[in-house]
Amino acid sequence: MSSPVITRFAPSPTGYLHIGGARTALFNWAYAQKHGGKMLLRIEDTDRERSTQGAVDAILDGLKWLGLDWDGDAVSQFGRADRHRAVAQELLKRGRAYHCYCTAEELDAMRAKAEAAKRPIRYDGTWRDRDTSTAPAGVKPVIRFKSPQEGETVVNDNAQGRVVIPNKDLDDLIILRSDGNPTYNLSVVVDDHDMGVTHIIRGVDHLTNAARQTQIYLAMDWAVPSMTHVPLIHGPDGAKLSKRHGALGVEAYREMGYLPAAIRNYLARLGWSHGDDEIFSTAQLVEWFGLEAIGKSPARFDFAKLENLNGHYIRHTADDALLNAFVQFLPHVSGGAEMLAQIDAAKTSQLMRAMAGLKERAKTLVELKTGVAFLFAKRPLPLDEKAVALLNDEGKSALQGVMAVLTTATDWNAPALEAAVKVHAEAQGLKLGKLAQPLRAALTGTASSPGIFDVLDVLGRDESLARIGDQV
RNA sequence: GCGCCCUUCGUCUAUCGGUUAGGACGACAGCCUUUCACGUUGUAAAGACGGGUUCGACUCCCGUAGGGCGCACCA
Repeated sequence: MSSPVITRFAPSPTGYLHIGGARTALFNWAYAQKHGGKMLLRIEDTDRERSTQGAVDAILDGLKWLGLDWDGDAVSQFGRADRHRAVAQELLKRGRAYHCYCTAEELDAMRAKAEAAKRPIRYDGTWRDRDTSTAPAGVKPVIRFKSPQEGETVVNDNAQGRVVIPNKDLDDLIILRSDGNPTYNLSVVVDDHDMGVTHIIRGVDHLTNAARQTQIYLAMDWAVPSMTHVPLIHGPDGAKLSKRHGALGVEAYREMGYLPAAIRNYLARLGWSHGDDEIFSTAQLVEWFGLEAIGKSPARFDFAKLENLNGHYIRHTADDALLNAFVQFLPHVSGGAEMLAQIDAAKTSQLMRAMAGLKERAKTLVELKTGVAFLFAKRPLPLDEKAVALLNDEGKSALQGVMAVLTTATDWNAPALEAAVKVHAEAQGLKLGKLAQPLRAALTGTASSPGIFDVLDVLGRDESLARIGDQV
């Protein structure tokens, strides 16, 4: 047997779990699943200033909602600081690191100077080989990694190919801050090594770090894990994903009424593909997933396509499962709690019967909520007499005819009602369909396109119908 | 500024030297439906540009342009 696959998802808790992070998690998860391995979760919280417990909770919650479960407990990177410090000392002992006494001001000046001279912005190695006995008093030193200055570092990346970075472009990064706390690049290497991570799958924004980290692995004589850097997800305009676009936390997607399965499917197709397959289950994703099929160019986030996929998943979800998802969704949307409070056994029964007709017309759970609203409308609601007066004779006739059907209807089953109305319209020679729009427009003053349910909603404002509604 | 990476329909993508460059979303048009939606049929829509290599390039190489990422005592 080959060695077990261990991947990890390592978000920093400085904000919500954004869509790019969600995809990274999905890929790590899928790869581990496919190989019968494990996906570990590590919270990169070494930046104590910016890390918050709220963000940690949001990330864990988001992953759970997406159905991307991890193995074991989430590891706090900060909690492993002692081990990181020990490795820093080991690097010092090996002559692969050194103390640097430059102050923040000096570094700023160094940077400004380099920028002004249009020279690469890098640490100039002031303390690299300097005798520490000349160290200024009262300055707490940082520990910098002694990066090779000659040659090049090769990152054999599963997605990016063989990436070669000149070592002269890798400056001596700080691995231990002056306050004694480790920095990201050191912590990542130590943790990935200690946790037995075999495959690192993360965003390309870490590609240069991969070169730096490779040098640290080498300095410690540790095996370098398999690396895969996936292209980033951009906003609709091709620019970096920002809050203006879809750089929202996954909870925002939940509030917008998207199904986890749809998001998984959509995200999988961003930067990865399996021939012409567009719609596939998560099981199929796991079966097909491979690092070699990950692309190199960035993808733009397209809400229209996500919505289309979501509509597909809503339509293809069994009524009871969909109703369940809807109920789960309710607490996360405004007005949902009130609706949820009204759902009892009787209402559940109504919802179940309406679900088949409703789900055909909803692309999101938010739209499903709109469609279902007529079942929750308080009755009786007054009919707008003024609006009715605006209807022409044909309109009034149609309204009357439909009312006749509805008042004798014994079932609120949506398709059945629709069929009944059709039968009636046919018998009366009424053009209900053609009238629906002006009917609705006249009654509500809105120009939104009507559906049979919109009409029923409108008609539901009539007292006689309200009585029927109450009996159901 | 320096380094690395990217570039096929509006968008996501297939193609791994030889195809009428395929699919999906979106758009448009038709059909179905006495509304909407679903479904369905069809149409328009792409190899950034310039050089090579080759019998033959979207595909390989070089250059140009455009774009992305990185260059913190952030991760």
